[in-house]
Amino acid sequence: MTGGRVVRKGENRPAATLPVARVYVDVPLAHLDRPFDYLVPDTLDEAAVPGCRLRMRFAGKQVDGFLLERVEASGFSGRMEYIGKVVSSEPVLTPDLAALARTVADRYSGMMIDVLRLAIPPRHAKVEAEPPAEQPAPPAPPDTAAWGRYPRGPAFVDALRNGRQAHAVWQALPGEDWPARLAELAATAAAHARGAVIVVPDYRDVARVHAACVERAGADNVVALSADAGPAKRYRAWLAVKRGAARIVVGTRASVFAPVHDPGLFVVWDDGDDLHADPHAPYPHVRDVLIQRAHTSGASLLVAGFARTAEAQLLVESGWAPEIVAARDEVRKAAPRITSLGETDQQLARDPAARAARIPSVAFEAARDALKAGRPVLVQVPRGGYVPALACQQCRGPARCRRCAGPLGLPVSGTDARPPTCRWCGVPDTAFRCGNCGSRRLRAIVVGAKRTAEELGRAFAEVPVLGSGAKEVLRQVDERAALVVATPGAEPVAVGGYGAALLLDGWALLGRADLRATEETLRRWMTAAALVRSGQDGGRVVVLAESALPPVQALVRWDPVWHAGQELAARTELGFPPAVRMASVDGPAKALATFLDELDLPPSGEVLGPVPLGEPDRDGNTEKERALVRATRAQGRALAAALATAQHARTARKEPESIRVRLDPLELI
DNA sequence: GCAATGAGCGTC
DNA sequence: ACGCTCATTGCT
Repeated sequence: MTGGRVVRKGENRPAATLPVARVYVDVPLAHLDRPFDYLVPDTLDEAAVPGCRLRMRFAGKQVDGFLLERVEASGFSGRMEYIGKVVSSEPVLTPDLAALARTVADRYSGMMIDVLRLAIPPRHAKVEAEPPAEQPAPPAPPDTAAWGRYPRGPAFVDALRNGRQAHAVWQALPGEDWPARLAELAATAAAHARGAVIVVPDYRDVARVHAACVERAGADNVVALSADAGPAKRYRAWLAVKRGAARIVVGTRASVFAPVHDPGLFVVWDDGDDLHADPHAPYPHVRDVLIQRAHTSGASLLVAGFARTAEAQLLVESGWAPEIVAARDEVRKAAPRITSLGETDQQLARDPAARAARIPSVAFEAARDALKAGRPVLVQVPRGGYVPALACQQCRGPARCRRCAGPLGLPVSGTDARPPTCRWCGVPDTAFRCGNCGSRRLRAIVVGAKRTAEELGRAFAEVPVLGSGAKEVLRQVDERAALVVATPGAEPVAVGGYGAALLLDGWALLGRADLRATEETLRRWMTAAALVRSGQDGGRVVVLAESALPPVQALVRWDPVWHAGQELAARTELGFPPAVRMASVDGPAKALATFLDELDLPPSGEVLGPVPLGEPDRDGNTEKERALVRATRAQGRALAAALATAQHARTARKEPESIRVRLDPLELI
């Protein structure tokens, strides 16, 4: 009739140039974690820019996705689908971000689309339409003289100034104004037109560091990224960074992915805080992501805190990062006077009020003197909800399994007559013998310090008692006599510093059935003790824990480096992270067994367990189990790949149950 | 023996 | 939430 090819209404024609779009689709199936090719209709040729958000048909369904790149031809031999629509031409998936997300997904045996969900905030159309802010002028270089207190500090600052890449692990001096120090580094990078990302554990820290950065680099150059801001605010801040309008980003864990232009510096503060581990799949850790970004971008990296993690210690010992630490006499000048009190050497105070509070006299006197001087006193009490574990009756060290050195605990259900059992490999230990002191007796860990804090308040009835914890977190307290009772991580900063701190949660912290219990204990103690005035200025800290224990010694001497060295050596000997790469694998018993059976591990690979996962679910099922899988660090990639392959096989077979894989999980109970 | 209908499945 | 395959049903 009309002859030739008829273009019917609504029929698509491919774009004239680069008609193929490589697309990541948002589908939660492991075996589909790769790009798919679509045709770009000529009508969307302009709009379909690399990095934009899309919608299209996939297996009949409408799905969201990201356009990775436009190419000339596809290797796909089947019939390609056309892209449905371009949600927005804002190129949110930058090439750097795409590469990073792929790397992080592979590192954690997870899916790229899951990483993108963490990295790219939900779109807010109104915000996107707002006119972009102008790029501000770089700030003037800030005064960095305070870094002179640390022998290698000025060298790190110099590297930032000259655009050279530097890695470092920094242990801040007690009492250090660390937000100011980090802001100086960020402003130095920004002064040379480089970007900086500072990642801190929580929003209180974001506020402090943000203020310090604004002071040095001007409000235009700094952006705070915090998950608890509303969606509009969050997307506005993120877009400002992506469009190059702000050079310095301060934020919580999601800001590790912040798309800063020309990054010159990445910082993680207090890398031992478990808030740096994202609880969403694939469970990436801030420190690891920043190491990766520093590596690929050539930016400098600073891993910092008052305490030092075993992971940071490994960076130092492997030569990847030099350490920035003050000389011993500088530490002695800055640190408060710290006393430890074990159960054996606790003398109850003579004062009747103190005796009623069951407070040792040393602690009571330290608090009384500080209050008398008109200074606040910090009382650190345990948070609830610790898992009870077993310790050696004699040396109080955690009771460990003879086979795999996992923590021993009492089985949750059943009769009391059952022997202690390893929480990792499930082997019961009928004849416990402490590997440290040889004792055969065990004790259960008990928690009772919260009451002590309450009673302490009664002993000092004339001063106000301020609480800071899960319910309400205080940011700051004034320079006046007060008892500040706080749980770890919620300690307010005191103007001028606390006069004293009482650390009452030794047993609760050290007794946790967790690989990181001692490291975490020291970290929390140091974080609290760093808020106290120096010993020269009358500052005192009393910790209720046995002085022979390594973390107690490390606190008293203020030696986080020594403790991290001990910790890394112990983990190396036992075959735990970070000395090895480890993964936890959870799921219903049967599915888990099949998964482990199919797992094609690298040569060094080894499976521990599986063991029952303790708590029954709502329906009373206790079928879930957990296994630990480990391999040498050198075969870490192969381990992650093997786990991913096993997941692909499961999702491809449409197995109804899900298996959760976490690499280097923080908790290894 | 063969069309009409429905269930299951891959996924560009 | 599509369009393909394959099994089942129903009719001649």
